[in-house]
Amino acid sequence: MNEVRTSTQARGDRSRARLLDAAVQAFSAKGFHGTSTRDIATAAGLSPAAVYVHHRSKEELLHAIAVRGHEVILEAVTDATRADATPAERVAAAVRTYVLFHARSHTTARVINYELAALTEEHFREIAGLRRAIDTVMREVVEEGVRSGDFDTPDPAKAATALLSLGIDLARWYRDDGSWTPDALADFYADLALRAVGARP
Amino acid sequence: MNEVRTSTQARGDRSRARLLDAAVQAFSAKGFHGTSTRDIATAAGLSPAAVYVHHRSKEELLHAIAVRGHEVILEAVTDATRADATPAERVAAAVRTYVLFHARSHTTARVINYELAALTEEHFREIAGLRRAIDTVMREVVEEGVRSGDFDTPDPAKAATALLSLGIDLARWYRDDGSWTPDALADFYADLALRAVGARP
DNA sequence: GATCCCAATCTAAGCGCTCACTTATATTGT
DNA sequence: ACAATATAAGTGAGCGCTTAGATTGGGATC
Repeated sequence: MNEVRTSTQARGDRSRARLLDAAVQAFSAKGFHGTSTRDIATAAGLSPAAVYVHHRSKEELLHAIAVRGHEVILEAVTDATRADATPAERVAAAVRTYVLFHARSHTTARVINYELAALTEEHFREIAGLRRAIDTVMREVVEEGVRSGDFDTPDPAKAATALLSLGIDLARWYRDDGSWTPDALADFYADLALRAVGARP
Repeated sequence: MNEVRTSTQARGDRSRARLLDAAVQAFSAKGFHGTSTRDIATAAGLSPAAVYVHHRSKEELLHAIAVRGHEVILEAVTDATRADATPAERVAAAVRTYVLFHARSHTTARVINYELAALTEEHFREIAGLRRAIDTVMREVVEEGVRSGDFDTPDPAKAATALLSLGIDLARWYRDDGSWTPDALADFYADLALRAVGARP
């Protein structure tokens, strides 16, 4: 109905986004329960009550962050494996994409991997579904390589889990001021992934 | 001076241990900031005030858990690599040991890997030292294999980090009711580690 | 063997404070 | 005028931790 965006509404949009950004930073640094809604509001340059103008609750902020993050990852990994390429190239692309996200967006990645226990049961189930979808993409591309004879691993599902683990744990230890760039890590882990699945040389 | 242990004191020791156990369970399930001292006391079958008879603060409980956990890991991994064996055998033993701990003691492992931000700065530095020591053990055994020509990897330090990442992330996803036993995972990851470092077949 | 003592264990009650969230009102741009 | 944005000022609940005192279970003394 109302398709007009006034500048007042645009200001509201910016506040909403700033609150989400501030929540990501705070949840990542101090955890969901270690972060107060006042922390978030102050970091966004607003009063404590402003949080509730734009978001229903603190938990809904976490939910919004988690949904967005997992959707971005799922889409990126799906794109990376859709290409018409060899199993080795597809696994390398998937791992590279996954690692790049977790290194470049390590702040967001920490939140969406380590704060999920604070979600409501319903929201947790929703996120668990997205995570299963990501897992499935990785597992299927490894399984296809095993079927085609390009890979050799005793357990494709365990191997896929291991590849995802490498990316996720990056979010825990990666620091922007470290000596390894996201690209260097993506290359290294893509190579390591091919070794892990026993790709033919 | 007083070397006599009365049964009264033994009861105190048991309460102290039960409080530590309860804290591990609660911190693992709900996080440090999501856990109240009342949660811990109730789970240990004591009144809220009993926590402070045996421990100085909630943070000191976390510190005690973290010190103990990291010391156990450091000792186990050091033992595993001290054996008079080939680089391949030593890396396999180190990874097997590390993975076994994180699978069998996944509750403790979650706390000591994911709740460290709640430590005081001084306590955090202490734990960081223990973690560096564990990292060094793993890195040196990989480096030795590369020097001797048994391994082939473009970056031994990154490879060692990856091996530790696999173990740590286990603590995040491992469930006792899952289909993979700690031993099966240890075997699988030991084999994967040898592939990752490019061990000669 | 009953009595008292004492140190250790444990709790009832509550302190000051911060939490997530609400309400009633002011401000703003069109 | 009006709808959206933002805030000042709270609300009750729960937090970590303290205090003052009750309970407990051996030695030491007679």
